[in-house]
Amino acid sequence: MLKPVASARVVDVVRERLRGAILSGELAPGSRLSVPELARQLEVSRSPVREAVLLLVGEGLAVEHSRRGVEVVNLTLTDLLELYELRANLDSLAARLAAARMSSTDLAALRGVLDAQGAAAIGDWRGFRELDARFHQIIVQTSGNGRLARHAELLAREMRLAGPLHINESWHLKQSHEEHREIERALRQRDAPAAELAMHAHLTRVAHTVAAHQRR
Amino acid sequence: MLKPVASARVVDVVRERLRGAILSGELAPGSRLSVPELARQLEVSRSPVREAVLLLVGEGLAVEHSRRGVEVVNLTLTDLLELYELRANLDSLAARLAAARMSSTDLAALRGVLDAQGAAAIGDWRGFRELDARFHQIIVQTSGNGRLARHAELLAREMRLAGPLHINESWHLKQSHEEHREIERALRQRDAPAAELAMHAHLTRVAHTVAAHQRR
DNA sequence: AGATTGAGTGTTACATGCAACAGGTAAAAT
DNA sequence: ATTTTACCTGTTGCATGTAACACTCAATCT
Repeated sequence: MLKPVASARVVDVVRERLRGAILSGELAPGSRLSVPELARQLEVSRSPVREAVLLLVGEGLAVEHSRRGVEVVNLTLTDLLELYELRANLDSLAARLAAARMSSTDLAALRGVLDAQGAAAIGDWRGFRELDARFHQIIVQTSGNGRLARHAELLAREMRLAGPLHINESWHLKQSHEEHREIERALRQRDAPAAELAMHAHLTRVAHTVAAHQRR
Repeated sequence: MLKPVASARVVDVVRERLRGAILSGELAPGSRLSVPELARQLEVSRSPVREAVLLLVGEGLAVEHSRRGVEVVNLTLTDLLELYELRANLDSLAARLAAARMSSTDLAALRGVLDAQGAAAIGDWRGFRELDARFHQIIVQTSGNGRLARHAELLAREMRLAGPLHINESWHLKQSHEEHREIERALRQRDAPAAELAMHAHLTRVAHTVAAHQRR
């Protein structure tokens, strides 16, 4: 059996590329996304670039100023707290649902992520965040509610735009890691209310910490 | 002082027009959205139509089959229940937040909608649903969390695609109306937990009723 | 009959052309 | 000196051209 080849569409490649550039900071918040300019750099025509840029707007990674172009969103602290408030609810719902549906494979995957996170936790906050994203992703994917997963992941990606507002000090990462462990424990024991509560508490605590940290 | 004129872009007009056509059933679930065909009918070029169609996909009103076009989504009962599950959480969060932030103007607006709903509730389920949407909209708008409002409204619109799955019998509308009254009461008394609970119970009850009604 | 081929139709996906527009800058006018 | 005007540059928004592709259905083959 051969796999279908189905060459990727240019628009998909461009979208992926731009997303990566935005999330990695290569395209900083506030940068203008000029379609002709990007088309030149990526060496494709303007059509797929235009589409990709509009899709990014739909994902919340960029904002459109009618007739005056699109730019990478620049999140304020208020925006970030809004996002945490939403995610606290969506992710805790996901945790509750996931508690009843997690297969042993899912649980093993979660465990793997947490172990890797425990090992990386020393000073590599970049890797730590990557694993953090994976942890939350596994849970929302397992919730069984596809729309919940989609919206939660959109929010998670959007949050990554607030780079400088996050806290990378090790005491905070350590704390997050321990809360992740607690969530995993509740999931493993199929204790839906506990998982929901732990997830909600986790994200709320992070939000408060971020807010307090910024008010310095 | 003159207001700015800022003529609407074609893409916006087309998007609005297509959204209306989809939500009203003029473009039935499952219909193919052929860009050249729509462009002919709307008498504009294909570019703005293509963009508008893609935006509708982003809104969840249509699905894209790579290289094989876009069609209006056809929601299954499972989809609808997924949507209710999500909205139960988002809207109840909104209700909790709104309880603390509602101005007397907001409360009056809510009251107006409910009174109109009480009067229309006899047999006009179309008008009833319109007012139902307005009721929920006011609450999510008042929550103060813009993203919450955006996502909740996307979900609410998506739900309207499940036309035939809904229940239009008067006992059900009456029940919903009473639950709305209860939510409004909690909001008026600024009782956040009660508002949250009432909203959650309301949407969960509707979901259960719909599920039971379909299983006949 | 049932599978295969191939023409024909319509579409998507990408490329490109271009008018209208926004923003900047420098010269001209007050 | 400050406002006005004119010009220039680059972009957006819409229009259109077209190759590759997907689908249908009738003709052909096994």
